[in-house]
This record gives sequence, structure tokens and C-alpha cells, in this order.
Amino acid sequence: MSFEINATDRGCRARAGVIHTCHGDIATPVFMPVGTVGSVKAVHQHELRDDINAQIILGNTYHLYLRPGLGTLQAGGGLHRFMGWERPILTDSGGFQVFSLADNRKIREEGCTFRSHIDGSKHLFTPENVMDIQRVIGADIMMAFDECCPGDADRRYARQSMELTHRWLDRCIARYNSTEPCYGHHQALFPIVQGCQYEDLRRESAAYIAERATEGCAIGGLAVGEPTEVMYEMVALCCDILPADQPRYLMGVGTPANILEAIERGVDMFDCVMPTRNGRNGMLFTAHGTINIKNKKWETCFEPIDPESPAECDRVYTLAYLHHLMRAEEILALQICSIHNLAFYLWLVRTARRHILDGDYARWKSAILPDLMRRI
RNA sequence: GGGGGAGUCGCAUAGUGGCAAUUGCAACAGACUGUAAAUCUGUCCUCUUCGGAGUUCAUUGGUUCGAGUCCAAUCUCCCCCA
Repeated sequence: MSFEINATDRGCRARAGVIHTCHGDIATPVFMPVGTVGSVKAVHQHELRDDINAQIILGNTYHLYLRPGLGTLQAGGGLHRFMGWERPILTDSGGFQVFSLADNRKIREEGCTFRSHIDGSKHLFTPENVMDIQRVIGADIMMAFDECCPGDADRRYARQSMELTHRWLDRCIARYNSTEPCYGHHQALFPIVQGCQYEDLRRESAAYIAERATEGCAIGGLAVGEPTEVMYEMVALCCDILPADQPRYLMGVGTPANILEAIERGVDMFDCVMPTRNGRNGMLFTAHGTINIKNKKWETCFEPIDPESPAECDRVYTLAYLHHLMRAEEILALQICSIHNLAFYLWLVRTARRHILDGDYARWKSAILPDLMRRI
């Protein structure tokens, strides 16, 4: 894997680049749709490719390990082949589940034990087996096993958590270096900065990660309850320390505004469940603001969902029709909302890239931001 | 004509002397950030300074400290027999 930077904006730290992988190139800044269990919920692979033009998607180590399980994944030739997706895949390590399944897990030095949310069975994740599992999944980008620390953690806990994540990282790297890809294509390993909302911890962590990163780095543990401004400060601070010649991935973020702010501070890669989850719950993101398609006001709005969208469903179907489908609880509504939101997110980062190349990113961002944050 | 049953806040339901009244649906909003989410939350008779206040359970009258609940009549609907 390699990363080339095409342009750095004149007015800010935003950059436009290309990540080259064995499964194709990824133009950055990039948004990666989340496909936790080997499926971007409610969206077909051909829609991801042709309507949305997703360059890379996410899978999740924890979920795929529980189901379908490693045997099936290996027999199926890895996740790319199993799910019929020939473009790049990044897998999260399960670090986020250490956070989100807090009631069903126990953290120790060795690793983290989980109770399966599916059948209650007990499982142990260690830095070593998380590397092994991601080898079997076959992700182009594997993530280090970390603890995603809650946003309101106190300093003492945040430090302990960060130091554990660092020790786990060294074990991840050792395992990574002593194992080979299963399917013949290269797999990169991204370490993850932690440190919660404490500046000194973030600095320390970013420096630790910068020393060990070879192909890319991630910033984790943000957008987990801390104020948005704090998140922006942490992002800026981390980007200053992380290697300039590697892609930077801000994990789990975020709203359209969050993404533009982070791009301005030097982030290249994003993922978030928001476009798909909120879409399934009736929220549409648009260049003019967010709308709740379930609201009565859309009942007779016979305008196309988005006449400019590359996705056919956005141009063909009206807001009134989508409103009707949503109310009628038709599965098609969830599909259309998900496709629309993903198409919008990808339009957003594509347009951001163009403005970075043009050198007027900051100005464009300031102009579009109030609209994005509006509620229609 | 005779006998039996039923009328509750849009719809459907609970309620057998202390009730502004149960639950579901519908309706109207809100939330959602490395997915335990096609999920969750709030409002849902009227007014409110959010403390409450005022009117309600087909209609009218009665019993009772107190009635959606008991009694009587009336109206409407359903079932059975002629």
C-alpha cells in the first residue's frame, strides 16, 4: 500500500491524495460506508459501486468473527470474495465494541473477554488473535486492537486505557510482522491514537503511534460524548504530530460538518454509521440541511429527492413518495434513504477534494457549513 | 312482537365504588457519530406562569362523602326466536 499526496490546501491543512491498494485506488479525502457484518445495511454491493461509487467499505472483526465465523470466511476465500466486493475493505478491530458492549465485556492486560450479543457465549479478544482474525477476513487495511475510551473518562482512567492500547499495539505489530496474508494481497496495519480529551495524553499517544506507523494512522476515541469543539482540538493536535506522508483516519466520525472540519485539520479518511443508520430512521442529509422524511410537511412535496445525485433513485423518486414509503414501513424506503445519504456523503468528500485541489477549501467549507447544519 | 348482549379520549381495547382513566395502533415531534438500532424517546381531552386548573366514559335523572363502574328511563348498534 502507498499514499501519494496530490495537493495541500493553501489556506489550511487539508490535503488531497490517493491511497494505492491491491484492490484499487482510493482518492482522499474519503468516506467509507460501514458494512459491519459484510453488508452495508440496506444497500447492494452493485449500488455501492455504481450508484454511490464507494471506493472502500468497512467490515467489523467482532461481528464477522461471531457470524459467519472464521471457518466460513476462510472457506469462502476471504471477505472480498465472500461478499462479492472487489474494491478495498478496512476492518475495525473490535476496539469500538470494547466501548459499546461495556456491559458484556471485561478488559485485562491479556485482552478483552466479550459476551456475544447473539448467544451470550464468552470470547477472548487479544491483540494477537485480532490480527489473526483480520488476516482471515482479508481486509486491505487492518486496525490495531485498542480500547475506545468513553468521552467522559477521568484522566487517570484515560491514561491507563491509553497505555494499555499502546502495549496492545506493540503486540499487534509483533503478530502482524510474524504472519502472512491469507489471500495473496497486501494488508496494511493502522495503529490508533487514544488519550481521550486530554491534550497531553493525545500528544503522548500521537507521538507513540507516529513512531510505529508505517502505512497509515487512525485517531480513535472521539465523538464518544465529548463536546464537538474538544473533538476538533484533539484532531488538530493529533494531525500535527502524525506523519504527514501517511493517510490519517478519524474513526467513527461523523456529521457532514464534523467531516469538513476534520478535513480542514488534516484528516484523510472517515467512516460513520450515521448516513445508513439515520437514513433507516428517516433522516436525510442534503446540501441544504437535514430533513426528517417522516414529517408531515413532505407528504405532498413532489420534488425529486436530489436531482443532482449520481444515484438513480435520488433523481427518479420524489420526497412525497419516499415519505409515503417510510410511513408504510416499506423496505424500499430504507434502501432509498441509505443510498441517498451515502451518495450525499461521498459527494461531500469528493467536492471537498476538488476544492483542496483548487486551493480554496477553507472558503468553500465556510460557505457551505451553515447550510449543512440547517434543519429543513 | 319476544329474549339476550353492547355503547370508554381518531380506531381497537382495559376498567366491577376513590380515575383524566390501561394497553395497542394511528397521529405529531425529537434522538441517533470505528452498528446489540428497519431502533429508541417524548407528546397525544382543553387550558397552563409546568406547580397545577377545568371539563370527560351514548343521553337524562337517581343512589352515594364519592359513579366510567350501582339503579331507572331514553337513544343507538349487534345476536337469537317469531
